[in-house]
Amino acid sequence: MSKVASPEDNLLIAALPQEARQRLVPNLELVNFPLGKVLYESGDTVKHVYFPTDCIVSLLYMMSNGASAEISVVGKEGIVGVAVFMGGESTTSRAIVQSAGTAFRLPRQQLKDEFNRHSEFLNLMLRYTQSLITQMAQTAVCNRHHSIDQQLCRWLLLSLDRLPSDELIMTQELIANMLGVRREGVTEAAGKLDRLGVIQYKRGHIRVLDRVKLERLSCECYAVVKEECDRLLPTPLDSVYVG
Amino acid sequence: MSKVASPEDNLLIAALPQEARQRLVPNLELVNFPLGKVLYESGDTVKHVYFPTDCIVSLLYMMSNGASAEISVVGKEGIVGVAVFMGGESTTSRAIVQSAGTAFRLPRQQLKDEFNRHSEFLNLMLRYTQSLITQMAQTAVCNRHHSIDQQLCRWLLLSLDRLPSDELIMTQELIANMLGVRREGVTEAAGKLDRLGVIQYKRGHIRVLDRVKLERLSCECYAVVKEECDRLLPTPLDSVYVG
DNA sequence: CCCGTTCTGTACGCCATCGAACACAAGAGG
DNA sequence: CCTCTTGTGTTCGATGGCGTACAGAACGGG
Repeated sequence: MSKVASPEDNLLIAALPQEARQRLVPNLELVNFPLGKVLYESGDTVKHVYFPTDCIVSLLYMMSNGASAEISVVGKEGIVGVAVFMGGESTTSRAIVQSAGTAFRLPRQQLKDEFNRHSEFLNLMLRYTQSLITQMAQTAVCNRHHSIDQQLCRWLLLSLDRLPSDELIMTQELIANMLGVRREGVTEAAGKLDRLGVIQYKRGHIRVLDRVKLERLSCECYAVVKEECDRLLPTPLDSVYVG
Repeated sequence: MSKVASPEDNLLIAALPQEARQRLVPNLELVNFPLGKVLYESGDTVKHVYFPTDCIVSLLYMMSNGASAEISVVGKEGIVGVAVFMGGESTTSRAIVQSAGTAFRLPRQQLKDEFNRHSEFLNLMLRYTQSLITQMAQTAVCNRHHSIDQQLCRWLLLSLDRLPSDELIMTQELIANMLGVRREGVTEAAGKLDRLGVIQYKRGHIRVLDRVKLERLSCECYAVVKEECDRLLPTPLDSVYVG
């Protein structure tokens, strides 16, 4: 800790082949982060990527009501700002220093230059992957903070967007597996939606009758994922069945 | 639904530039999936990637006690099997058909051929990203199924692996933010660990005294993430401070 | 048409976590 | 040394979701 930080203290940089590392190192800038420093906010364009050497950065998801959950943590083994090479440029999480220390910083463009050889196919795949990552992060948050009722709404909407009709063929048992809750919890939540006229449940068949109401009953997590998918992917998920 | 599926029904394929699509399409095989079909198990090497057209595939995380949680869902907007081009070849989740239908399948090698131009740097970044994705998935699962006590252990271990010492500078308030729980919950969990002699808590300073015991008290989530990081990344996170 | 299987609805006690409120202790700064 | 701020410990009632148990309904095959 007392010696001066070297780029190779970051395990990713240390693992680069000589030649790539030599191209990169001259562009790295040593930076010192205090506890609580925000590297970027949710939605910010990532201007630099950071290779921590002896600090820890949390990827925190902030909900609109102020509640939060850590999605992931990055230290000397990693890099902060994967959105740059995933292609999305920004993420839905905040990066905040959880343990003060140093990192090396690299301007976004210089990282992208290193990736010039991408085929368009690869770019597309990476962008899709980022949308998937968003979905995972949101799932983690949703698991922590939202009720079964809200999660069921979110889940129905996500599934609906990915299907060509307004009917799902799905037992409550299976939905419970997906959400990681008891089947009885799903029965109760689905019963409420049925009574509200939002869905119609018939032994393994769910028909969505009022999509707008479903969206109102859902937690914010659906909208976040939807918007991020629309932003990242070339073809928006059609939301045809709007009641 | 009644017409024959075309590769372009998948939005990613539809979004490819003409030239890339033409290279790809002849290698695509139309497959039909019943409900419940398992495309791959956790840990399997992914042999094909799948582009759904009118089915939905869930990425399910299965815990050792049989409990499960859906990490993500893939439909016509996506691709199943990102591990192939992320570089990890396998993932810690199971892919299971949640809504029967068709997809196009592409052998792994043919996808990788398309990516031949990768620099080694890119490959490294992608592999790291996969480890990050694992961490997210595990966080989602952990949020759903594990107690605050277990999660605190997991969190301490993850942080420890990413720092050069056995001491964390971190208030209970901040930990609570990270875990998405109340501060009081952290106080109680930390108090237990302190009484067990596993950690020593002193107003914003946590020293880990017995790492082995900490690992025993943690849920499985720590080990999963640790192993996946070690597998995917060139330099293993050192676990020097073992009591 | 009947019977077994699968799916859904409901009820009850239990417990982890929450929300709120408050007391106290350890440092930091003047 | 005193005071203010920040961090920690504890309590108490409320509650969402869990585990368990069981009954009825819908379907499907013989």
